[in-house]
Amino acid sequence: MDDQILKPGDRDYVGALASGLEVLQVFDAEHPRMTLSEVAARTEMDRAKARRFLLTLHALGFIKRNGRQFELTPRVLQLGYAYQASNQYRAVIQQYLEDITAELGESSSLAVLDGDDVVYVVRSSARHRLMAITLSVGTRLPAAYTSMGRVLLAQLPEPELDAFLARVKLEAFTAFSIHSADALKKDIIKVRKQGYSIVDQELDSGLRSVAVPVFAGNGELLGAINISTNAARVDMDTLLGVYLPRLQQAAEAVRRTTH
Amino acid sequence: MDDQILKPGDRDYVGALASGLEVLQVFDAEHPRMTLSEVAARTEMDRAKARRFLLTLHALGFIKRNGRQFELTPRVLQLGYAYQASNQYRAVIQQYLEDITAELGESSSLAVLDGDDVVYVVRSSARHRLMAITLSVGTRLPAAYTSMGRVLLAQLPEPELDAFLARVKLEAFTAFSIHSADALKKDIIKVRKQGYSIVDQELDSGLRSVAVPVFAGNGELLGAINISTNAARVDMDTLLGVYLPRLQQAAEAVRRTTH
DNA sequence: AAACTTATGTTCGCATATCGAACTTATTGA
DNA sequence: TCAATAAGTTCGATATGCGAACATAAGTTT
Repeated sequence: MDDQILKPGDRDYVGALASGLEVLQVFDAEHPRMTLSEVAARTEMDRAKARRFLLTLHALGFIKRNGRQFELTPRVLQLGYAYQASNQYRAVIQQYLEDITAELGESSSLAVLDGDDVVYVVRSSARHRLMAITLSVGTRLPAAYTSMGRVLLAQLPEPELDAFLARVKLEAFTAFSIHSADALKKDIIKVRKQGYSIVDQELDSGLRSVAVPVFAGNGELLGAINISTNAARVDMDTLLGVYLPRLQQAAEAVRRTTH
Repeated sequence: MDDQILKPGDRDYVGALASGLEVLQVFDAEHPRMTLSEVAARTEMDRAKARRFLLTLHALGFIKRNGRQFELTPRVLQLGYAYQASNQYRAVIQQYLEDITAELGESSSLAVLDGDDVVYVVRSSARHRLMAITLSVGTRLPAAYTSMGRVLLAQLPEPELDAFLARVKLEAFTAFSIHSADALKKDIIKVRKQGYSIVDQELDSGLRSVAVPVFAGNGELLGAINISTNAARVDMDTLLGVYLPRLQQAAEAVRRTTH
């Protein structure tokens, strides 16, 4: 039973919890505040049901109400806080990433794999860059199209990588986007060999990034770190000749500092 | 009914959601991973009940399981993400706070009021400082004992401030901790007049900080920003003569940049 | 190896928590 | 003023979730 995952309908599955969390997650950057009817529509719940969850979340302090509009409160940060607090290496890594940003003027991040996405868990944003501003801790991006994603996929045991490749839905974000599981697998094998990944304008026009894995001194994989830049500003020689060594240096510094 | 808050036992209150969120929040820095029995003990739930919530959260991807141990996944960051994403000013403020850290070598933060606490929502940590490392986005501290808290309390309408003073439980964290609601109210009135707050070693030995409110160009209160330092390193003259003007400058820059 | 302790898995009767249809009331816009 | 939209509320029904009790597994001690 250990690896068995509950499904909705299983007697031990708590549907009210699942539905309540769905209500919490319906708020996003495009819908920071909504009426009861909007929440019901977006969650496809009966209005009375959605109302009960909104009022319960309000009672618990996770949602506030302004007239007919509901919105999240900072208390929701509490739900993710323990995840961030559970790894004391985060603060150390933050310092190294900020060094990179200070030195190269580019954004640098740490991400971990979660399902088919990477999740940003540490972020040092370069200033005055539009792309930099829109990414923050908690942001998820498809692993298949990011350099950090490919680095983390490269660390998976073969069966898990194959399972990922079997289920991943590939999408043409740009003309350069990888479009077959075969091609993706070939690239990941290459990443395994060379120890880094470069992804160039596959997710968004102009977005170019390089990533390496980062380990603690005890061998534990902490995630992938990257430097992301704009193709118009940084050519491939600079990415390989300057940015990659700097990133590898930061990964090595993390490894030596942690145990 | 607008301002009426549901209570447990009310027919519209969804107890299973409340309990499920309690399970999620039982994980913290000291208990990043726990067995089923530990979760049941810490939440004071029947073991079978705790088990159903853990397995449901596992099915939803918020918790992972290693043998008998359960721990949070990065997906929990998703729950707080919408809150962070809902205010585009956060990225702008981050830049200004990082300028302060770069220039003064001190940590600087933005916090908002949530219940009787302040919650850190933006953070620029000075490097190699123990205190800096332990505070992060999502951290909550008692509003009464922090400079940002007092600045935010000073912004409350009188009835809300009085309600806060009536219910707040004061605690002697240090010998310098304020210990009466009267003294706290006097200080907050002073903060209203002078437009900033200094709190000196009331929460922790050596911890000294100055805070000011920060508004968007349209008058919306965004929170309070602070600079926190160590009393051994920065005297009161420097705090008032150098740090405060710098903070006010950052608040003014935020006001001019946002609308 | 056996006994004991601790932990977890599972079942299922049952009480009640939650669901949603339907009706009422409030708000908004033309 | 009226129609449309939105929200509040009730309550019968029943599916959900609870927890006691028993079974099984794992770890520790003797």
